[in-house]
Amino acid sequence: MGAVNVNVNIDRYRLQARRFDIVNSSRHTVAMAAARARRGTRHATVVDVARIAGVAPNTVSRVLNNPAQVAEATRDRVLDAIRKTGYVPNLLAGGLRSARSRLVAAVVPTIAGPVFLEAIEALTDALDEHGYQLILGQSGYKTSREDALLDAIIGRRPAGIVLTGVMHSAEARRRLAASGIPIVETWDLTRTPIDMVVGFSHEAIGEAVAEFFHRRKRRRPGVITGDDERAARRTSGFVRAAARLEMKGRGPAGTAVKTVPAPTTLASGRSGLAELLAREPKLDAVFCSSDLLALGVLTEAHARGIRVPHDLAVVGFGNLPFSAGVIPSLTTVHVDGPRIGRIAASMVVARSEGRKVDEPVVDVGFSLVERGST
Amino acid sequence: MGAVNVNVNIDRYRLQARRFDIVNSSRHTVAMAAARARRGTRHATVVDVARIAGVAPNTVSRVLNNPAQVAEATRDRVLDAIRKTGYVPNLLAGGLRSARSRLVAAVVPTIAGPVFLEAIEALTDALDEHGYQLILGQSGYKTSREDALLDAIIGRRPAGIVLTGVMHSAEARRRLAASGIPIVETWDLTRTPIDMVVGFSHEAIGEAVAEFFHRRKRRRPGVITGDDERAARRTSGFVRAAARLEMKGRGPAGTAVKTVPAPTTLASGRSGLAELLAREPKLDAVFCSSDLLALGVLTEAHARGIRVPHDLAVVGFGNLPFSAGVIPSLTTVHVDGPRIGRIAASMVVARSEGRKVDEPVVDVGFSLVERGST
DNA sequence: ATGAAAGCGCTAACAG
DNA sequence: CTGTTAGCGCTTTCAT
Repeated sequence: MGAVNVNVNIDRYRLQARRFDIVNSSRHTVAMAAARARRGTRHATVVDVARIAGVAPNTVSRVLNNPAQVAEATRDRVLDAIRKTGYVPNLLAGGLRSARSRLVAAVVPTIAGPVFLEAIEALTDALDEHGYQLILGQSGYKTSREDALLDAIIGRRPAGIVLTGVMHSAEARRRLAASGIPIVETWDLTRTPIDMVVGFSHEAIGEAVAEFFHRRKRRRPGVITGDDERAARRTSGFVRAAARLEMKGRGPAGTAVKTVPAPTTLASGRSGLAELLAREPKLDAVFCSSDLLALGVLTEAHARGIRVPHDLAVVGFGNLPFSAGVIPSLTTVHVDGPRIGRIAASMVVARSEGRKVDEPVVDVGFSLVERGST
Repeated sequence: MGAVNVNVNIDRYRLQARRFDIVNSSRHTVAMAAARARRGTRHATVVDVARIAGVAPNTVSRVLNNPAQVAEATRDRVLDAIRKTGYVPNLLAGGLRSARSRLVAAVVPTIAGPVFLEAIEALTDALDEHGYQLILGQSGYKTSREDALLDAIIGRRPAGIVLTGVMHSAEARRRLAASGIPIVETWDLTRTPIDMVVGFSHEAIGEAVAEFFHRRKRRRPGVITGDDERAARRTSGFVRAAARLEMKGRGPAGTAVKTVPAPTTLASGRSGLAELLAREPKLDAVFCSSDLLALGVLTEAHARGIRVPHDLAVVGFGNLPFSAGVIPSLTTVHVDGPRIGRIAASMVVARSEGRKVDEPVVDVGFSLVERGST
């Protein structure tokens, strides 16, 4: 192996190459080969490509990262060499040297909830278009892991971090802010953003649904809500508006609210309606914190012979794939998840490339999709 | 700068704690500070920690990666210094040097389909427990991007790649095999694995459902299937078994099959049933390639006054959150996604740590969950 | 337009 | 148990 390299090197890379091999032809080469064998791979490096193309290693780098500044003939030779060697740049090395990892971390409570999916999907795609990859972290609703997760993320020196409704601990927020890494908080409009925000107002959604019910002459509303912070804020927006409008489920005391554990299920929607009806037999409207809960309400209503929407109006949240198709079709609050993902991506990429983000707080709003259930 | 470096190198670490500040008070520090300022952050490094703890940099590394081999007193001093500095190891650098990135890439067609979610979630969690992170790639059903995606992934030198039903092109498969990176193919049991496999037989599922219908005295079955390879294999397993059992939807020609575009929706389930009924009015059983399609069938049947299960038996695939709760509850094929994720994680981690994987092909099987719709 | 040199931050290998 | 040395593979900087 040493000999072969010497030949190639002498031609191409002049003295340096020769020196290199002389120095390395003994123990060093052996060690390298051993190391490669040990880890089972033998990736071509920028040096291999450079040698074959007869250029300096950094010229290879230029061809890849700044093709315009390389003469066409040289470029072609390098690209050819890349093809011949099957060279795939080691992004760890590049990221280390350039301090630009082209990695973006997304943190979600859990990926298994259908809500964030479209946003994550769009985020991944949009990042991909800019040559960035997504690393996924699950905070798993447990604060204990947040700190370890944060280390794992910051350790990768990502170009940005996209948060979806997590990072509760003040300590975590402090560390994020201190890290200097661009942060995008999503799915919410906090008054105290760490950095950038793209989301919508959960309170406003609750209010909008209450007003909607009110316009529809519903006067005894209830809420079935998953036990999470954002859902709670939609609920409180709803309850406040309902009080203002003098709607009264469960008498003057206010809206009947049933909280069920997250993640929400169809089953808890069914039992939730049962409980609400026990407390307020004249219930005529229900706002659910997820479409799955709403489907449960629809199901339970059907089982009890309660007519929707005649006896009971139902509104969900999320506009899931099944929501338009069920009978009756489900009125629900729609949020443009993909748009959130795309905006978050563009924010991070802009920052990462040194551009300024002119709108660091974006409200994407929401829409109430009226269907058969109201 | 040359001079400064010489000094630093000569001293290196013996006198370093004492001398460091003197040496660096000149241009070196300025340059570093400038570099840090340029990239907007100022992460502490192993050298900073070492200086404060009065040890060599690699001792810091040992404390983090191999605490047992460091004396307790030293360890405590180092941990203290880490706390003081807020040091978070740069995993790009560590990964580069050790050739162990602790990164695993997962490739899915799209994350937005609910099917793979639980597996990805479990995979992420299981990897996390071993100090690995997940990077997510979406092949987006388009082969064109596969190659670019592959470069992006291989470039990160991941400890493993987990594939879920993708990588069609022979070229991509060849490159993966050549990369020497541990590969786990999931959700399927291919006869020509690239490396490791954890999945189940789609043909066997089709057969099992056909046999199930047959035992239930259904004789005119139909299939509504999404337009993807795996679903097609479930369908062909079903059709073959149905033929063997002499069931005949649409007369002797065989099972009535309606293919709908992926991703499947409730709406295409509804229209699918309509079309199947037009072709085979005596249809008495339908196997759907997803629970969403099955929900559409249930919905359409309800709209037409077709009684399920009396007139029509319905079986789905996926056992989604709503499937147990709808009326009638949905009989469906259940696959243990989290288990697939966990096994894939353990395979990759084992390989990455040089251990042998004793069972490189795992069939996790499936179960037919019988509910009200049959 | 291209090359030479240096070094990102870490850890492997060896020495003691 | 701890320190010294070297270098992972790339890109930046400076020189030409």
